[in-house]
Amino acid sequence: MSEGPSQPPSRGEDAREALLRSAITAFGEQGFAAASTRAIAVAAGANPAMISYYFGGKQGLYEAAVQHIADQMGAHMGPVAARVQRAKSELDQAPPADAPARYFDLLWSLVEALVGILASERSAPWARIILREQQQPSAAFEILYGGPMSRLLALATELIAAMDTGRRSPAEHRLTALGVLGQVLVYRAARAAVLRHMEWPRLGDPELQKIKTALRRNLRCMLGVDDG
Amino acid sequence: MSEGPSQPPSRGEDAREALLRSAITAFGEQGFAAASTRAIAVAAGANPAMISYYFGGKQGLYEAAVQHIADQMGAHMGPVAARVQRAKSELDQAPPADAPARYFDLLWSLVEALVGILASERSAPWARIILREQQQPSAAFEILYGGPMSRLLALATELIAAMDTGRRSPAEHRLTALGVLGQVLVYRAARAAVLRHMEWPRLGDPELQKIKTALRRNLRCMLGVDDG
DNA sequence: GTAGGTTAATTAAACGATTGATTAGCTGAG
DNA sequence: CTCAGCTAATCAATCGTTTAATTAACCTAC
Repeated sequence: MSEGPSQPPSRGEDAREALLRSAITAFGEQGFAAASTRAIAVAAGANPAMISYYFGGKQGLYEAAVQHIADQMGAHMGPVAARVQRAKSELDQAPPADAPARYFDLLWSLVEALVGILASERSAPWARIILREQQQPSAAFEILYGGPMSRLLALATELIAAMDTGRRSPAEHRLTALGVLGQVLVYRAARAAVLRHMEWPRLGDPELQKIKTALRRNLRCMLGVDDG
Repeated sequence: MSEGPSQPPSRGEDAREALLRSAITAFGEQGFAAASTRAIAVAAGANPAMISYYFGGKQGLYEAAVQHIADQMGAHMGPVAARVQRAKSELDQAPPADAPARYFDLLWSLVEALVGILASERSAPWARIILREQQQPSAAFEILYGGPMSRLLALATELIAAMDTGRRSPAEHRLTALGVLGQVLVYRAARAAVLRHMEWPRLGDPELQKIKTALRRNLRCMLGVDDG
């Protein structure tokens, strides 16, 4: 992907990471075009030429930043997804009487983790890059979608299908999963309108709790699970 | 707002509008920084100097474009919102037995209009600008939110409150409205992921119908309205 | 152990291209 | 003639990138 040295002998690794970090911030805050390589290099305490040296240019730096985001997203959601996946397999093999409610709890674990990430201000730079890629996918979009994103959507869809009583089609299950995603995504994609409409100064912990409560209630009846 | 002539005597009005139109496209596709004034002028068949002449510069052109979007959005949603508002007032004064279902139908009119706009490719340039403003609000955000956006959210919240049986708080009603918005917004904000996950080549009319069906079902149980 | 050489890491300086904006001058209708 | 509408040319600034030169680390030879 990047044209830099394949295995840097740990010498310039810190400079590389510093560039990557300030690149994510800059690209997230200002977008690809508006972010200047000079400003990124200065923020990283490096020389502008290091960008070409390590990443082969601005484009390479951007793709490396997207890859880094995908990795971090996988690191955050991976353990939760793996645990849910495992629990679902067990439920599939020996479904208890309250199977739908159990499936719902698993889905809720996923949603809770996701909304926690999306609501936190720490994920703002990621989220902006991801949303921008959604609207005009570049070559970097495959890095994002092919990674944890498609896995998450697929897992949520499977859970929704599992707790369905069997009347709805697979396409409807996928649409339901997108509806769930939308209710989570709105708190990042339309954050400014959310804060204004709720008359919240910011989106902190108490606000997140209220969001989670409302979200869980919405999902429960959307999925036809009477009791959680 | 813009520094141009306040009342152009209808002579250069067509050039002004051509600039505005290509500006919306360019800003939507590439963002504020990436869109070049030269490219916008060329696309409009005008001279780059006309941007400073009419709008006082790139910033002024952008704000004028946002204002234009807010106006168009108001023109599209305004009639529907007004009709819903009127019907709601009548329901408020003499609530029939099936009042909740009637309120729901009104909310559905709003949602259906909104998803129709957001899904259509014609609204893509608007939507990108709006979403960008949501994530990093500039001075232009007030133009957008102060316009039809806040009115739409407020109206939806009132409808949700009206069809609620009375147990939930106003804050919960607002959160529910945001949940509804999220389920609509996802088809624009995460369009690339939507297409991939649904395995749709594009988002046309048949796809929109399926979305509406699923959406209406989700809303109905979210709002506790058994029958539509 | 240390001198010398090899190579990766980093720097300063400059490149051409493009940016937003400004200028002065031209056009044509009233 | 007058003046708003419009054009061509040019401005300084900044962009991403490249170049050549310098520094720092490591490895080998003695």
